[in-house]
Amino acid sequence: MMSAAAHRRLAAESWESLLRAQVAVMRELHKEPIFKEVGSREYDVLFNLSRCPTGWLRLNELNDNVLLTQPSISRLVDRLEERGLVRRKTPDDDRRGVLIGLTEAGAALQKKVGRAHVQNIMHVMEEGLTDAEMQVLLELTGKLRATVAVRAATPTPSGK
Amino acid sequence: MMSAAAHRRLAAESWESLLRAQVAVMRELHKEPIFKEVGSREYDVLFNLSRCPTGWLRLNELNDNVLLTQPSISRLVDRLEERGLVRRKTPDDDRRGVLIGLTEAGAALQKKVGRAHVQNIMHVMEEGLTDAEMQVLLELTGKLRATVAVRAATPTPSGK
DNA sequence: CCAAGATATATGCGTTTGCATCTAATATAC
DNA sequence: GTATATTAGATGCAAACGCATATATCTTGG
Repeated sequence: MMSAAAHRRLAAESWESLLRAQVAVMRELHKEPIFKEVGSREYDVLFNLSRCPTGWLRLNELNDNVLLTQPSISRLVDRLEERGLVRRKTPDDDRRGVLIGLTEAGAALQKKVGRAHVQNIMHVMEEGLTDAEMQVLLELTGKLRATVAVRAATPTPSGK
Repeated sequence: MMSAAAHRRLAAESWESLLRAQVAVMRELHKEPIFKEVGSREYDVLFNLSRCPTGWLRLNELNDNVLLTQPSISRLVDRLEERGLVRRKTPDDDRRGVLIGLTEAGAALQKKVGRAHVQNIMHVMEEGLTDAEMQVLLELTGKLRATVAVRAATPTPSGK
């Protein structure tokens, strides 16, 4: 059993380590010349669209995965639309909403950037961690994300 | 032994999971009303300054930990300076550089925000992970960060 | 069925960010 | 020791961002 203070410290330190690792890797990945064509957030939107079964995502679904406010995503999508990389369409069942989907050009660009990017991710990750470690990291971050998602969805999941 | 394709996929997925977990937790933490007083990046600078032995950090050292460009940090520091939270001073040994340090008001604000923030971090983290899991996460992200730092510092550490 | 509230996205506007570039100071080459 | 290259920050300016709020649609209670 751990003291309350030690528990608190562990939580804070593990979060900070996660944050700094993300910053370090992100900065390294962002050096790729491929990101001159699309900003990393813009790529992230293209990526999310490429990885969804129907090919269409609601604006608010995009918003869950990208660390931007709703208005910023709306305008990011505007810019992608102007460049002919994505399209908007209104869903039949809820005409308040918008569905965003890749155009052919958008899908092609995503694939092109994605290939280079994945290659780079692999170099960075494999330099730091073994396959087994990556597997553990994947599980732990997945678990963390899942519980946070639940927390965010409910008013007061546990006490507070 | 893992196939090359599976290895690549594992690397990409573990990185993505890390990224999304960071986004999810960050968004949750950012809801705290305490961040009305200082933006989370501004707090991050105050935090980094509070956690360094000498009390002074170079601008480029801050830049290593915060995901902003050098000009942006320079201006972020401008704003903090105008608010009386940090001070600039020129180091004797290298008069190109700048040292940034907390003022008393800055240190006080950091402590105040920090307390609430750590409390919140603890709630979020402990809901998702056990102490043992946090420990593992801390180690893996630390290892990852360390190797990326080396990679960033050297021209071509391994092949590429 | 209608009014009141909630939800999904868009838009006005001031602030912050990044890119390119500038200045000042140090390190290197000759 | 002087010229050249390099490094550390600062600054002009256009693009991107967040906050507050507007608009349109859906949902709910009566």
